[in-house]
Amino acid sequence: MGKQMTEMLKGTLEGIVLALLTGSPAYGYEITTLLRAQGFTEIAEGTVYALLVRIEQKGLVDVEKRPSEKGPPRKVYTLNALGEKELDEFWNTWSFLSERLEQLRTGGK
Amino acid sequence: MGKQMTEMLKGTLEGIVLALLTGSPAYGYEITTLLRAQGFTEIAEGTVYALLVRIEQKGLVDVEKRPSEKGPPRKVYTLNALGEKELDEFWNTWSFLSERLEQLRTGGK
DNA sequence: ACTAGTACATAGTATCGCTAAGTAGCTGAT
DNA sequence: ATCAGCTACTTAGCGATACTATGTACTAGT
Repeated sequence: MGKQMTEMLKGTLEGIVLALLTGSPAYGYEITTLLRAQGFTEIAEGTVYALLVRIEQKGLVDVEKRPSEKGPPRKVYTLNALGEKELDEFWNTWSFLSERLEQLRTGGK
Repeated sequence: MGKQMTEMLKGTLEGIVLALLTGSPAYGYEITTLLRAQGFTEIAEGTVYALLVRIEQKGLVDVEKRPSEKGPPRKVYTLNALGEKELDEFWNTWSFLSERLEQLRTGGK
């Protein structure tokens, strides 16, 4: 992963994962796969699991353990009300930053 | 500053400052003022100065000390060739991330 | 003298993503 | 029966970055 991307993901990766979780619960390995499929090819597994631990501890998701046919049991994460609120705030923060940057890019000092 | 914004600025603030520097050199205090005028109202002075030290050490800017009528001498930063290259890469990284997030926001899993 | 505005510097802290290594369950090939 | 390979999760230690807090120093106005 480029160093720039690594730094830029700080703060946004959590939002990305929360966004992935809206509508459909998912488990860690699945989320990692999803991220890679969306172009974040170099996301480290450990990064995702650590993030999931964090958002669980912050109470943004509900967790349920379910058996897998193909390996160890999965931890399925579901976005809860607090998580949705956090995601809303994330989009607000993102929008603000995004607009400022777009303005900068198009020469609007 | 919201905690989300703080994290999200990691990686982007450097790009923002480099972008501010394109076309017109500026000094630290001025850059802080500019940032605040653009909505980053809670950017800490120390953050900007530390960042400037960093981009100088990375060789992305040229520095010139100029006397000020109103206080201590200013350190004026000018974007150089390496800095422009870094800025280009920043925009690439940003574009990628921005597109992915826009896709996520509009429901495109 | 004192305050306020201008201008820069830096030590210490918290957060977050990455690296690296490990544990564990299941399947298919040798 | 064993071993490789995929599935699935965990965690200690590291590096980079923004923030907090504080300090220094120059000038102008009261």
